[in-house]
Amino acid sequence: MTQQAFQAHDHKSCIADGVAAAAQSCAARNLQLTKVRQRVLEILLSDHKAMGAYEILDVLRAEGLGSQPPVAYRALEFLTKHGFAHRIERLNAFIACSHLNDPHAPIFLICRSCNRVVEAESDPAKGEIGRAAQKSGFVIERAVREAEGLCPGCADAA
Amino acid sequence: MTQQAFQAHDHKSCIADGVAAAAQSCAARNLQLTKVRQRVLEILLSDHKAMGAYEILDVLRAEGLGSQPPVAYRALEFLTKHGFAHRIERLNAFIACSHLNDPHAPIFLICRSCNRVVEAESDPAKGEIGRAAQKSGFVIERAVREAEGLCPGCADAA
DNA sequence: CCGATATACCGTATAGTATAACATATCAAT
DNA sequence: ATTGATATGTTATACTATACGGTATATCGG
Repeated sequence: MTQQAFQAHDHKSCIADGVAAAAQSCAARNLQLTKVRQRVLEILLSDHKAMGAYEILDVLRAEGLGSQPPVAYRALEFLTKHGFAHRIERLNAFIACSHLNDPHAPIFLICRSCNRVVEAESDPAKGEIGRAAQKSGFVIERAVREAEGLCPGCADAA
Repeated sequence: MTQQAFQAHDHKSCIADGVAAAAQSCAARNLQLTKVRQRVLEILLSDHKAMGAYEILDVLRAEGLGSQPPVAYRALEFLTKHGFAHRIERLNAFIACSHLNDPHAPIFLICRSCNRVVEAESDPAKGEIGRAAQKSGFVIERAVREAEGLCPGCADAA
C-alpha cells in the first residue's frame, strides 16, 4: 500500500483504514485500544511523517488527553510493541505502521528534504543483516534498517 | 578483523593499530588529529562497546581535556564524519570503526546482554535497502543497519 | 610582514528526548 | 469484596544534543 506514499494517494482512507485495522487486531488479540492510544495512532496516521513524542504530546495536551511526557511515551510503547507503529531510530521519532496484519521486517526511507518517511516491504529473513549475524552466531531480536536521503520528488527538484 | 570481536583476541593491538591507522589517514588527507580527537578515538578503541558522549566526556574531564558537552560532541563529529568512528543510532552512542581504510556500509550487531558491539562486513551496494530504495526512486545518502540481540557467548549462557 | 579566511577550541546556556518512582483508578475473575 | 492485572496521572529527574558568542592559531595570497 504505502511504498507509494511519496506519491499522491487517497490520504483520508489512510487514517480510517489504519484505525479500523488496529481496532480489529486489538479485539482479536485482547488488547485495549484505549482513548489515548487510539488518538495517538490517529495522530501518527494523519501524516506520512515521523513525529517526536513531544510533538504528539502537544496535540494530546491541546485536547485534554494528558499533559505529561509519560502519557505519550506509554501510548507509543503500546503501539510499537504490538506493531501498530514503529520507532525511527535515526530521528528519535515514531510513525504509524503501513503494513498492519503482516509480520514484517520494515525498512524505512527517510527524505531529509520533505521529511516524509515511507515503510518499504522487505524480506522477513532480514537479508544481509541476517547473513552477517549468522556468520558470527549472533541471534537477532530486532533489526533496524533505515535509509536517509532524497525521495523521488525532492531529488528531481534538486 | 573484528567481525570476530565477540571472541577473544589480542586487544592491545586494537588500540595501537587503530590510532596509528587514523594518524596515517589524517596525514594523507590533511586532517588534524588533535589531542582531544585522538584521545576520544583511543577511548572508543579501548573497548568493543558503544559509548555515550557523556561517558566519554567523563574521561576527558578527569584528564583535564575538557569538561563541557560540546568538547566531546565536536571530537565525535570529526571522528564520525571522516569514518574513524560510527554512531549507533539504536543506542545514541558511538564506537570506533573496525574497518578503517575501506569504504564500507557497516552493519552493527549489538548484544543486549554484554553490550558489546561488532561491526560486520557488508556489501557496499547496500543490499536490500538499496533494492527497496531503487524500487521507489529514492536516493540513499546514508544507511543505518543495526541488529539487536544476543552474541554467541550470551546466547549460549541463556 | 600583513590582513583575510578557515579551522579548532572553550564555555555558557538551553533545547530536546526519555524514564524512574509513586499514587490512583478501573475492571474482570476469584 | 478482595485480589491481581492493566491503565492512568503527576512529579521529578536523567540523559542526549546543539545554538551561540568569543578566543586562539594556522595558512596563504598580497
